[in-house]
Amino acid sequence: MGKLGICENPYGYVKDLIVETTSSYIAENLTKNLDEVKEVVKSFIEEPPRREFGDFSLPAPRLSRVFGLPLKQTIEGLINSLKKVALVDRIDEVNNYVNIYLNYSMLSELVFNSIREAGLNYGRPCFKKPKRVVVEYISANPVHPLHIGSGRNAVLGDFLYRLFKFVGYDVERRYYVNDVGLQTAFLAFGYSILNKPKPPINFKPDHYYGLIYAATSIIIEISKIRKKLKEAGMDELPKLSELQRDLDILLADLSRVKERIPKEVDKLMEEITREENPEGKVNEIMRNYERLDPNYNFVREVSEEVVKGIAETLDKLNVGIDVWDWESDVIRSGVLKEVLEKAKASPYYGYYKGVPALMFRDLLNDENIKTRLKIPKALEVPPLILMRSDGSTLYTTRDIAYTLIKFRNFNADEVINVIAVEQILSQAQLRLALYALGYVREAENLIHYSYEMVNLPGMSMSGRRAKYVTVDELLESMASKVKNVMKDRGVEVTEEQALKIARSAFKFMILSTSPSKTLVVDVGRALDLKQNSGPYMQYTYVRAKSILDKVDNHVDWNSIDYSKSVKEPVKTLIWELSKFPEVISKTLESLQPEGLATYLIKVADLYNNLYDAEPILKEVDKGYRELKLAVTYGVAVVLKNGMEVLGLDVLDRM
RNA sequence: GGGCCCGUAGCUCAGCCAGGAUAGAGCGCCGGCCUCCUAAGCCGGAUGUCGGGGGUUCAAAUCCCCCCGGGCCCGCCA
Repeated sequence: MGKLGICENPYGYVKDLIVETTSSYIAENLTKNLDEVKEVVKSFIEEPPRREFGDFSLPAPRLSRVFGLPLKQTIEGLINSLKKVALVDRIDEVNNYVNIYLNYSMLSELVFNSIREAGLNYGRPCFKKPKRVVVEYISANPVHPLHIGSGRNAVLGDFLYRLFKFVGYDVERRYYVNDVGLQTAFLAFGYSILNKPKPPINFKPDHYYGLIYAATSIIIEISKIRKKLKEAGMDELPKLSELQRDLDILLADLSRVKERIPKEVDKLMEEITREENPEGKVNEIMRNYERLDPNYNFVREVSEEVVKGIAETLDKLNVGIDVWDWESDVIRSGVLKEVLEKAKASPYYGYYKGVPALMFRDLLNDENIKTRLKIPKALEVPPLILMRSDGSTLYTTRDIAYTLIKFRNFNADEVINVIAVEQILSQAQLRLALYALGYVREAENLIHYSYEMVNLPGMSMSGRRAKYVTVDELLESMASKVKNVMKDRGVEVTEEQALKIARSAFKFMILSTSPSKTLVVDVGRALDLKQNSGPYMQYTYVRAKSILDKVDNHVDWNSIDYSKSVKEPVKTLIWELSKFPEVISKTLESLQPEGLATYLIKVADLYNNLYDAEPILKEVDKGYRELKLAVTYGVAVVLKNGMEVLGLDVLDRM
């Protein structure tokens, strides 16, 4: 059996071999173009639903119909051509399916030669010119701690980063700190009323200022409603009762915040109620800060404190950021000016609702542009307003400049924005705007990696109302749960290890769910580690690792008796191990984590079957023992690399 | 009103893009397994109108249309 190169994919190799062989037969018999035939066969070949039907299967009726070859002849031809392939052990036909059974002695040798050759690089593809990618993620407003919604963003973005790193791309991670805008102005307003307080000891700054932010925002809302109640006449009874209901909810929210920071809430209540127009004050802070007036630098000051807290949380999650970009710095940069100038010169420039805007109607008439910019066919995109009537810019306008900065600073081929699905429209506007201004390459290579919302059972989260479960809280509860489990088992556990298990459980919970599905996080459920497969993966790896340690990580490759590969569960395990490089390349193509997660669980399940069913180290048949050790090594490599891509901590013991 | 996404076992989810052979995991439930490589494990058992209805097809969880239910978006907010 020939050796495969270091970045080869044994599963893909075997599949191609079969496709090649059967396609040649068909092409020769029908004098058709070989490549075209291969294309078709490749899309038809499948894995049978059950192992007893073999490893690959060809649905003869479909091939027969597509190529116009009689069914009987198709079946016979396929079987005869496949007979010549050494790697094929036998072929049969059931229900017009041509089922292919591989020679596991040979397949096994092929797979383990790959794994042995590649070692810890198994699964890593080779690229002549690796891509340069920027991943912008999290970018939560610097006004409250990360809640589990931003947690989902962090985990997904971290997965993308690790995946790209694993396959050898150059990647840069960026966090866009939105310090310009209404939200930070709310916080800064409360912050200044309270005379710029420092967080009490043992209070993380993001948690503390998050409460001040929520209190300020709730109180302003309350004073607005009270004003409306006063103004409303008695003849508007339905409206009155609706306002009263809203008010009651806000008061309840406020009393929740007050439990945590009573003095601050009282003071805010007193001062804000006294204000004639508190919202005006907030707007004033926003405008002046955006104008970079140095007297308003306290906005940046308090934002930085919150960012410190967020960075600490990310550290606990083992999620990293290479560059922190401040929106106010984007304003300072010349790029925003460049964007505005280009906009004015653009044929798409116009006025919408009386203010400067980019009109997309003409662009959207071209279906081709929609396809190139990945904009859904039926999606109507309204004009993008570039400036307020006072001449200040809007978020998306600044985001055009920021996108250019990301491309330029890293000389990126591709920029990925990990942003919740709710921003799908503004992200489409962003791409259209880039295109309209002539930044075509950037427009086509800007990817909105979207994911669905995270909710709590029966309710959604809100930063403005301090209704959220923070990543810090959840991690801490999970870690203490881990410690309890370990204690029950009589095992010593360090804080650090408990955290590693906890965050891996958290990450796996998120990554095994498709990003396109709404995620409901039930904290009680998340704490039930039994229901979580993160620790299961870690545990399975530990089992394999502890066996390998006992043989000093040495597998006697030359003594392996490959003929023993036909026995289950070793057989299926080898089959699954062969797929890892294929799974990685599919993951790279789709950027979806759940397929990899499912695959790793399968490998772990099979290995646990083997582990329980038979002794490995004490196997008396030397050739079989070494085969099982090779399997153990393969499982360890696959689990380790897989967990690394998913961002789970790889532990040596637990 | 228009658009995007989701609906698969009691619960959490794979499978859908490239249609095929008895629809898969995990959790939970019931019953077993530690003088033996870490029992966060393993073995056995029960569990489904693939949201509903049409259509295309030899064949539909998968493709097309309609409907129902849930989420999100349609701002001189971000």
